[in-house]
Amino acid sequence: MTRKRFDDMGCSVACALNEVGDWWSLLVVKQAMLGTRRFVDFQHSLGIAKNILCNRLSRLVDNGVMVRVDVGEHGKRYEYRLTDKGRDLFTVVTALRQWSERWNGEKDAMQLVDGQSGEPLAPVVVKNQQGKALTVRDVRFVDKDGQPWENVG
Amino acid sequence: MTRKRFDDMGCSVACALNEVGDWWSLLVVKQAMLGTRRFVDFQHSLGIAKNILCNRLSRLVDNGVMVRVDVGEHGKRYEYRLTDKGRDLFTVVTALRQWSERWNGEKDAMQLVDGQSGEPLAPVVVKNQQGKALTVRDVRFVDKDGQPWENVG
DNA sequence: TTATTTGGTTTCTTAATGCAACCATTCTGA
DNA sequence: TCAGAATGGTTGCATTAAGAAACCAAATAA
Repeated sequence: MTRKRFDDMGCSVACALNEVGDWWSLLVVKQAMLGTRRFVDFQHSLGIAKNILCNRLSRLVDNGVMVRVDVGEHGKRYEYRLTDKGRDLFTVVTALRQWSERWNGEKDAMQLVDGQSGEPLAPVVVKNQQGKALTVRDVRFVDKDGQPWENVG
Repeated sequence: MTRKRFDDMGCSVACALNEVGDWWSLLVVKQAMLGTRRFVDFQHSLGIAKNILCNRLSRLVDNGVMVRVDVGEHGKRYEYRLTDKGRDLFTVVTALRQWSERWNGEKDAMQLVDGQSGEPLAPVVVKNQQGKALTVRDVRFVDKDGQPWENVG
């Protein structure tokens, strides 16, 4: 009785969640974005159990989100680095961070700022091709033929 | 030996994942964005077990992401609707959807288009105050005093 | 040579997931 | 009116995942 698979639901969101939809994966990615690369550093900064971290890193590597690099120097043998695919999760992680700060308050001592100006980032928003901001009420869900999506049960 | 709590890690991302970081929650929210409101419709469209759905809906309601509304008409007794906080997850869900489509291909028969023009949406991007697009390499992580964030172990 | 660091694996206990059965209330059809 | 179905659950059980701690091999450092 294995966990439900999300990659065959015909849904992009489900497919994404199949790769990074568990409690730890996105946190590992976020930590990697902070510069963490080594196993022990992930372990200590996240407070994650070693076997779970092992499992998550393997799965992130399998899914092409991270790569394991052999660096044969003074006891530090491997590094886990984000791939382009992993770095591309920056949008997701940032949107999640901003959402949390908007609705739960800024519980984070850390801030994310523009590397050059040092100013806070702009809120991440969904826009149409013309650059107009859209909420979920401003969009339609359609099938390949442009017909309204039937939300079948 | 309870599950690790993510809301006291002093990290906004962790705090967000504590609310919607499990396998099902974001899918329920996504489905609600498609217009699903009733228990059975969530159940059938997602293929989720009833007890798990029950648990997730309760938790989403507890966290203020959804509300349970009593609609006393012909056997449909309750509706689960997104709150403003829930609708605000649109950015996150859309970023996740686009990420999946970029890297795993468009496995979704459903498309998300501008309600007025019918055109696909623009890619969600992180920008600075001036509107310049930023990658994770273009940002800094700093503490309250603007000092570089020390990635302590 | 003896620790120590690194990156794991193993074992064990607890929690979460999935499935099926059951259940009370409300509506529908005959 | 009365049987049946739908709705929104709850309960019980089997399987899987998570968390903590112990253990371990290879390489490094003291």
